[in-house]
Amino acid sequence: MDDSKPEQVKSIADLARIGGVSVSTVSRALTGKGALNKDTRERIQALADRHGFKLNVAAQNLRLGRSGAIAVLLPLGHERGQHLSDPFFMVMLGFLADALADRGYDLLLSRVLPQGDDWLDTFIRTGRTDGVIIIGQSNQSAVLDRTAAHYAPMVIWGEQSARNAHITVGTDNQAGGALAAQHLVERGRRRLAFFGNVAVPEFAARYQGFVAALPADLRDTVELVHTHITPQASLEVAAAWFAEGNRPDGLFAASDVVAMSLLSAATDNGLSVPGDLSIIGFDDIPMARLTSPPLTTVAQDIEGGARQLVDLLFRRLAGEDAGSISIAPRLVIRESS
Amino acid sequence: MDDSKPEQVKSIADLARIGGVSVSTVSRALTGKGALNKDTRERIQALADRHGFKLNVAAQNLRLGRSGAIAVLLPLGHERGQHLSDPFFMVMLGFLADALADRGYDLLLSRVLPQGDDWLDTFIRTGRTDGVIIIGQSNQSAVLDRTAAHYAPMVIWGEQSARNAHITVGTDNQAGGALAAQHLVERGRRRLAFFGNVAVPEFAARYQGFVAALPADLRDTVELVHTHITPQASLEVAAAWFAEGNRPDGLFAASDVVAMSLLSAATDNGLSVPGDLSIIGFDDIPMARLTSPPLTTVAQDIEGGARQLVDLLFRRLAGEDAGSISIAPRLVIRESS
DNA sequence: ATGCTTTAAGCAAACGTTTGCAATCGTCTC
DNA sequence: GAGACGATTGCAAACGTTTGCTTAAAGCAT
Repeated sequence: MDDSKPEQVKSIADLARIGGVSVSTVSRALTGKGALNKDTRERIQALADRHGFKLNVAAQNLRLGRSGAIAVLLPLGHERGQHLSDPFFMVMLGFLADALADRGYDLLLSRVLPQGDDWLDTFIRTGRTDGVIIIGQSNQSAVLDRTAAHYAPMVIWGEQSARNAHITVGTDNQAGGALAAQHLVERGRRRLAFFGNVAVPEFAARYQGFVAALPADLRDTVELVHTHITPQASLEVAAAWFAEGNRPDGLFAASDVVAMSLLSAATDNGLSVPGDLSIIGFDDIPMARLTSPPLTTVAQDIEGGARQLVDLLFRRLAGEDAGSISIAPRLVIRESS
Repeated sequence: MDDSKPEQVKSIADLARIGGVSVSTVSRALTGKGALNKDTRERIQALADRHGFKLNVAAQNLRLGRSGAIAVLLPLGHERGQHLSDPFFMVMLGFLADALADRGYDLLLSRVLPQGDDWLDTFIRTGRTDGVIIIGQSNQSAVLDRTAAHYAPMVIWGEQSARNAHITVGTDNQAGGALAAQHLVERGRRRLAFFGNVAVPEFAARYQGFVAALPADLRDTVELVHTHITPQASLEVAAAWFAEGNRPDGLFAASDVVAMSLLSAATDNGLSVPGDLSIIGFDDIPMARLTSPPLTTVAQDIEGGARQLVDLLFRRLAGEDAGSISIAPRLVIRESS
């Protein structure tokens, strides 16, 4: 028989010729849309299989006026030049990839170094994607607001604020900060510090929530130590800070990675955790339980967050005017406090 | 004047009409290709700017017979159902994203749960991408080989083997294992174990190189402990293993994350590192210096690897028959050994 | 003026699909 | 046996670009 089919089938037209039908028939057979005789449909499908033919998604999308992809953008406004390795991103990305794949969409990944105030509009106007998910406002809230005004299918993972026009999904960072504060206070800690970069909206909210939840007499004494959240940067900052002779008894870190740096620096300085001081992180990355002692942290529901991001995006894509979503954080007490 | 331009410009044709020229002229003006009068070119470009018009990349790519995207696939053959959070992936992904962006290509991210032996061909045939980068062979070497036979623009990050037909870029894992072995032997360690999943080609090579580089009398005593490389799984395995009473003095982990689990479990069992035992990881993820003690590890040049992957892919895309690349590992001695 | 070259811009086909409408055919009803 | 109807398939335009070819206009030398 002719089970060797040397002929290259590159398009629906080729298949139509071979099958002795029209291109419309092939299209209808392969997409399952439109009315078509069951026999012909099956015959064409079999033929396509035999030739290893798949519809060209690009052409399909062009015709359908969509792109079939959602962009996930990581704006590096702050950590510019730093390579983000934080497991948080990988976990988030993984869940987003799954959620988008479930809906038959591709995930277009892009790290962007924000340039001027036009990068987002420029990106969107190229029509590469049907929607945009942005991980973290970074220092680009103004740009996001401007775009949100005329572009609906965009959702941001980050800090929600009444001042912002853009739609967000994110942990209630203030509440998270408050959880950390309450916990440290319960543990009797009084010489407190926060490590992070408050130019980043999420971290600012964590700090603010932290301070606000402290008893009045502690509120003014809590120290704010500025650091980027990369391992290298935060380790340097922490080491230098301890070297200055600072001897806190309670530290709240903007992220688990920063908390790990603090833990490491504290140990290097002969301090015991949680004996001499408590350390609390934020995120609950999978590795948080691998430190010694395992890290107490404010957990974000990353999986739920990713699902909500995608849900919300598709609802907006469908024309619905769905709004921001806030997710409650949860304190995970391990042994670093 | 008319600096309010309410009219929506959706296509090159709209712009042509407004500018009083033909679509070809607009195309030539905006792409810079073909001969065109300098004045008209600038006039059209200015017009496009004023209307915020960008060429539709999808249509452009369709016409040019390309997709403008490269797929990065993470096959989850082994760690099925586990969520990969390993910083290694994020670092790799970041560098890949940059390298691809530099060449004007989009990065299409996809986690794939390999189904049958057709998932890769099916993916490729949809024409979504111009090339494929695969991170890790997982347990899919056969599938990769089959596809490599007829599809050139595909490169794999992973273990190189004479038995494989597919093109790889990767660390010389055997050499990496040997580095670990030599180091432990130099430290006088003799009760050794390897932690990892040798069904994964990279890890098998690390193990094999490790054993082969040991003195003859140690080669048969080294224990192989099977574990997935997720934080959770490896921590459980390590804890159980120590609980059984095992008291090694030298551990080599398939990855830094596993090494962190070992460190954690050892500490929990009252063992001191490096006093009682040495632990060596693999990867040198940014967090490796955050553990206490900081982790000795076999470093992979992830940035260089990503660059090579992309380089190689584009050379093959250009028709060149470029072959596999092996990258030398480097031992980074910190304080866990 | 004429013809030749050079430069500039337009025409129309093509990339690989989808889909509204029209055409064909067989069947059914009266 | 004719008209009507339903089911099935084909035709051709459209999605937004790029580009080979052609034409128009202008510059130049004779």
